[in-house]
Amino acid sequence: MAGQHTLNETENEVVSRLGGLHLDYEAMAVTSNLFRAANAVRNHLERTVLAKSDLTWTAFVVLWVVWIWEPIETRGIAAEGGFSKATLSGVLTTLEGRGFLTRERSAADGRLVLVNLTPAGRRLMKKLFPEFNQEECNITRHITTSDLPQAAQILRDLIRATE
Amino acid sequence: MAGQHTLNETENEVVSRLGGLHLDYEAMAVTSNLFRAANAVRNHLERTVLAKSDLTWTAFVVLWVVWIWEPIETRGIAAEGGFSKATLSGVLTTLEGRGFLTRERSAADGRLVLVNLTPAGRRLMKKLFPEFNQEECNITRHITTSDLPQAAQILRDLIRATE
DNA sequence: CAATATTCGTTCGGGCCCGAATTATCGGCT
DNA sequence: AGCCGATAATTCGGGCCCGAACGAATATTG
Repeated sequence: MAGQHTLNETENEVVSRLGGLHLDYEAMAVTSNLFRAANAVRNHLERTVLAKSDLTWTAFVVLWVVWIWEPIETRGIAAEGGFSKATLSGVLTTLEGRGFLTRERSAADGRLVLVNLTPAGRRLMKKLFPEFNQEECNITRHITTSDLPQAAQILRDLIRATE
Repeated sequence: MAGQHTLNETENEVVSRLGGLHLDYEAMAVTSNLFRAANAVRNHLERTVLAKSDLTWTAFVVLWVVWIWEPIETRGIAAEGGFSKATLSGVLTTLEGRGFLTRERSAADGRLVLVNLTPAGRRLMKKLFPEFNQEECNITRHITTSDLPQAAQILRDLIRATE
């Protein structure tokens, strides 16, 4: 939310609108920056690495999860990727149509659907993931190395706080 | 991406798939957790605070930005909120239809559109924002207080890294 | 002052996103 | 065996999301 204006400018405006109501500005700063950071990183990676393969962020995450855990059930992909099964169904259809993965009903339990990468899907990930990680590197390089593990830990704390 | 499996399990799987290729797992952990955290916090706030007013996250951000800066141009809202003008156009139409804000062409520059809250929009934010901030508080409470400013700073570093 | 370039908001097309309803299957219980 | 509650995945409806293309208005340049 704190975009072209500084956080102080925003805070001053908020104070003037709410007339001294008690608010936690540090909490505001954390959630606000959390979203701006996530969106900024996502858009950056989509443009620099994913665009050339015409993949969205979510499609890439799905491919990555399947690549690591195949064969994996639909519910597992959704849990691992952090989106709903409804969302996943559509993305799977897209990726299946492009020939990157396959759906197959489980013989052991007729309710389950098992997902696997095709050879083309594996080739794509083998090429794409190192590039993706290199760019992740470039982005996080701006954080002091000693702070990196703490950054990951703080983010994990936030995840746990919503459970 | 690191969902029900631990990061170590995931890392082991990645190593076995890539056969010793050099990867930066700390960078992976940061971006992965960044997204899981952002989505978790967003979904949590949408369910606990925003759902009762039938507002999406983005709609709330738009109302918040307009509330603080009105009158504000369309391009300003998009920059401040961190989404594209194309996205904003649709959200503005939704919120205008619900009577929370108004669009008005600028007299000084015929290309600009100025956005203002309606009284109903201001009433909504005056009620909703303190509840929203309280929940932000509950979430960030799990971070050691002394780490809060550093958390915000690390996130700002990530934002800057993509510019 | 007219031709040109830039800036702004919107629209369009395709894809993601979720909750709720739906269909199919499984497991337990009688 | 037959029912019944639980569980899986999909579909559906409405909304968000972006880049590209568009048209209107302004700014710039010769």
